[in-house]
This record gives sequence, structure tokens and C-alpha cells, in this order.
Amino acid sequence: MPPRSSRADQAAGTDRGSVGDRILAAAREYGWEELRPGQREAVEAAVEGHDVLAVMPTGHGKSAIYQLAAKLLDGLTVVVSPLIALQRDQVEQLEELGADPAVAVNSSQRVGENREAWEELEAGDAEFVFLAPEQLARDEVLERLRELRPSLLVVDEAHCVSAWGHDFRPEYLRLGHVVEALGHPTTVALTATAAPPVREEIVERLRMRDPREVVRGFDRPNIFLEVQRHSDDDAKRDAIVERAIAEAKPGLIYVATRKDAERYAEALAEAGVRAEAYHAGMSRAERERVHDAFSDGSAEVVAATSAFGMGIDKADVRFVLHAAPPDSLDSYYQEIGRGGRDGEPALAALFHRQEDFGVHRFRTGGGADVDMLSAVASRVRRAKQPVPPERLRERLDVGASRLTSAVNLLEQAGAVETTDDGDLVWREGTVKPAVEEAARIAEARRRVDRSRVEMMRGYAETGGCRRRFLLGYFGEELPELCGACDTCRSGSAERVEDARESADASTEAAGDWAVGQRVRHESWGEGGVVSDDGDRITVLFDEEGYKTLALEVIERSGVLQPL
DNA sequence: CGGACTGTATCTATATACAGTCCGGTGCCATAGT
Repeated sequence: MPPRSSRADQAAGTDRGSVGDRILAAAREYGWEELRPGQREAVEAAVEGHDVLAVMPTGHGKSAIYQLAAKLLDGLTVVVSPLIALQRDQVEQLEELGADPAVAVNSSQRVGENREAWEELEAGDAEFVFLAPEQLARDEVLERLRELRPSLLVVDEAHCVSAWGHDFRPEYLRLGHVVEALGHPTTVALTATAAPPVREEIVERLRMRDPREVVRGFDRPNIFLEVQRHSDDDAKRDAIVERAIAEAKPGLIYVATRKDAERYAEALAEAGVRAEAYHAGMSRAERERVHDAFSDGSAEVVAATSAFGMGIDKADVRFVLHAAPPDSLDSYYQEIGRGGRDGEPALAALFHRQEDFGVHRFRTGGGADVDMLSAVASRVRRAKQPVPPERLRERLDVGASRLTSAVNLLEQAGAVETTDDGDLVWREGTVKPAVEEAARIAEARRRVDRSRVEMMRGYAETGGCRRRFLLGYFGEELPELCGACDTCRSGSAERVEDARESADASTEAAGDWAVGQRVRHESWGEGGVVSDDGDRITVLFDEEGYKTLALEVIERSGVLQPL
């Protein structure tokens, strides 16, 4: 059992436990005099061999967790990092710290560089290796890593497992196999944002065992929360541009399309603001230039799609405006979290129109890839021996992502299994029901994604305290109204609060619907209560996603039952 | 789903209305071609 650490000794760093001492000593070697809340807890757990999920805001020193743990554990540390550009920064950061040597293996490096990296690793000269999940999906890479017997596996930006794994970068969902194939080294997952169901999914997908969860610093009270609803598109655009001009800089504007990024940057430039656009359609060099310009202050405002974010290390961002709602509160929180890291006041304002939610309908559309599911299922089922995925890829002449998505779904459907060597075997049943089940799972996922958009809408439309809504989504209760959002300021939050309190008094049966309670709904199946707003509760149904239900209706109709 | 763009019709004919079509975000990796 890990030694208990009280808040006092965390603050003063006076813990006499030997692990605690070693952690502090290691921190000093890196030049850190003290650790922030949660850091030591996470390092300690990892050093003692526990899997760890750490959820902390960016700038809170998540990297320090694996940097310290690696220093205290013998053996290689493998870091799964989603972006090649980020990998480069991470390697440099370790160099600057004076840590043991770090290398990266990825497609942007020359063949020779990758070969050298492996040589350093195999000679035992490097302590860290950074890889994207796609590298780890390659047999050869996994085999070489396995022989190096890593002692620590770190998944950075772990929310990507859930956010990108399901279709965009399906190799993320295969990391659980990687963990197993490497002999289950201590696994540390790091992210800045993850609502409880996302945390659950990370733990499950990475096959973490009895993980210690360290969740810190969700509330960012210095960020003022505001929402503006518009009906006219031009009026909304004008309001955003005017606001960006008026507010203290630097700032960010998140937009939904590449074209809009250009448009806002142009409008601001015309008004004399040093503004740049950023999106994935720009060349690598151009993106790098904008990134650097924002970092060194020569660009005051960046209008960007969701491509801009990871790797921004700027503490004094004064505003984050959203010209359209993102696909979930997880994304929203991640994006506004780039403001006010220095603790000084910052603004997070969401500008939206009803129609803006439509784009997410398109993005969460499209049915399952039934043809691919069937093709994969029949081949694996017919095969007399385990099938290497590469062979399927050749036979079916298909890209790695599309194939991996299909395999992931068939695996979830229980039809296909991956051997320790990474080959595919058929478990049971025939092709048709397996494909149907896989398609059904994909469809459920789609419904959940759409319900996440609805939660975003809920935030945009609530008359109650915005911060309470936001923190509630992340499983934290805010007992008092925050006083730092538009609804608190206008008095709307207080009116809603009063209304709920009187409703609370009349429906005293809320005990059945406490947060965390498992429930069953007549038509939506099973789920868990994720928040309680007094007169209504929000339930996350396993197959339908988030639904908000009025207590009065529940009581009257009996459609919902506690389990 | 909604916006931008294109094409066609027409009693607001060098202008506008409307229907139809296309497109929309995030990044690995591999491979072709200079």
C-alpha cells in the first residue's frame, strides 16, 4: 500500500517516505524545487508499479510525471505521442532538462536517423523513445521494442484514444494490444481533459490494471465564461471580429472550417491586428511559422481549426473565442484551457447559432463500413491459421486505417481476436451476425457522439451557472455559483438556482438518482447518472449517450428504474 | 445539416431567384515523382 500523503506534507515537501524522498531528489536534479499537487502522487504510484491515469491541465507539469518516473525506474521508457512535431519538442525538452538521452522513431526522419535511434536504444544508450501509435502497430517495431523490455509505457494526450481511436486514427484503440505485447510495463496515461466516461474508456482500452487516477485542477476560476447566441451569420462574424479587436491580446479564435480560419485572420489583419490563420491545409513550413509567431508574440491572434493546440506552450493567452461550437465539451474545455495559464484573468467566449450544430450532424454521419467488415470477417473466418493484418491489407488492397477500424469493430463484437503476435483469429459464429453486431456497435458509437454534441448545446443554452454545468460534465460539483460567467453576472444563474431549489423540495425522491447510480430506461437501456441539477438529471446511456431527464417526468412515468 | 457555388430561367433580362451539386476536421504512413 502506498504511503499516505497529507496535504500539508505535499505542500511543504516534508514527507519522509523513501519513495517521496527519491522523487524530490530527482526533481531537484532537474532543477525543480517543488512539485505541484498531484505530480508526486502520480509519480509515486508509477514508481511503485501501479498503472496511472493523470488528468491535469496543460502547464501543470504532466510531462514531469513520466520524466521523474523514468528517472526512478530502471529500463526503457516508451512514450506514445500523437504528433511528430510534438515528439520533437519532447525530445528537446528532455535534452534541456539534462535527462537521459531520448530518441524518436517516425516517418519524418530519414531512414538513417531512425536506424541510429534503434542502435542507440539497442545499445542501451537511450532512456526514452517517442512513437506514434501507427508505429507501434507495425510488427517489426513492436518486436524490437519487446526485446528491449521497456519498464514504463506512457500514453501522452491519452484522450486521443477515445477522441481519435474510433475512426480517425484507429491504431489508438490497438494500444491495449501493445501494452500486452510488451509484457504490460507500468502504464501511465496523461491528458488535460477527460470526462469520467472518457477516463473509463482510456483505462479499458489501454487495459490498465487497478489504475490510480490522479485528477487535479479542473476548475480554472480565472477564465471568465461567456456565451453569445446569434441568429444572423454576419452579425455573429462582426461580433467576433470586434471582440477580438477589443480584448487584450494575445488570443485565439477557434473556427469550424479552414476557410473561416482564413476569413477571420484576414478580417482582423484589415483592422490592423497582427493575425494569422492556422489549419491542416497549410504547408508544414507555414504552420511552423505561425506557431512560432504566436509563441514569440509577433502574432497577436491566431484563427485556427482544431489543428492548432497540442504543443502550444504559452501562458499569457488572454482570450479564446469560439466562432462555432466544437463537437463536445471535452474538446471545448481543452481549447479554452489554452487561455489564462498564467493565472491572470482570461476570457472564454462561445459565439454560436442554432445552425452551427449542423456541421456535427454531418461529421458524425455515415454508416458503418459494412463491405469492409464483411470482407475482413470472411477472410479471417475462412483462414486455417492466424492471419497477419498485413496480409489482409494486401489481399483486400485497403489502407491501414480502414482495415484497422473494421478489425477493431469485429473485435468489439467478439468475433475476432488478436493473438500475442498480432495476428487475427476467428473466435466464433458466422460472418453475417458478426458483421451485424459490429455495425450495431458503430451505430451506438455514433449516437453517443451525437449526444456529446447535445451536451455542448446544453452548455450553450443553459440559463444556469456555466461553470457549474462545465464542471458537472467533468464529474465535479461546484457548490456555489461561480460568479465568473455571463449567467452569474446577469442574475440568470441565480434565478435558475432558486427555481431548482423549490423544485428540489417538491421532488424529494432524488435519492434513487444520485450521481453514479446505474439505471435502466424503457427504451434507452442501461446507463449511469452523471449529473444532478436538482430538478433534472443527466444520464449517460451506454448505447444512446447523454440524455437529460426531468425528475418530475421520471417520477410520474416510471420509465427509468434504478438498478 | 448548412453554406458556397454553379447553372438556368425569366414579366426586376448585363439582375435576381431558385434548384441542384458539392463540400466540410483532426495525422499518421507510404509511395510516386522530381
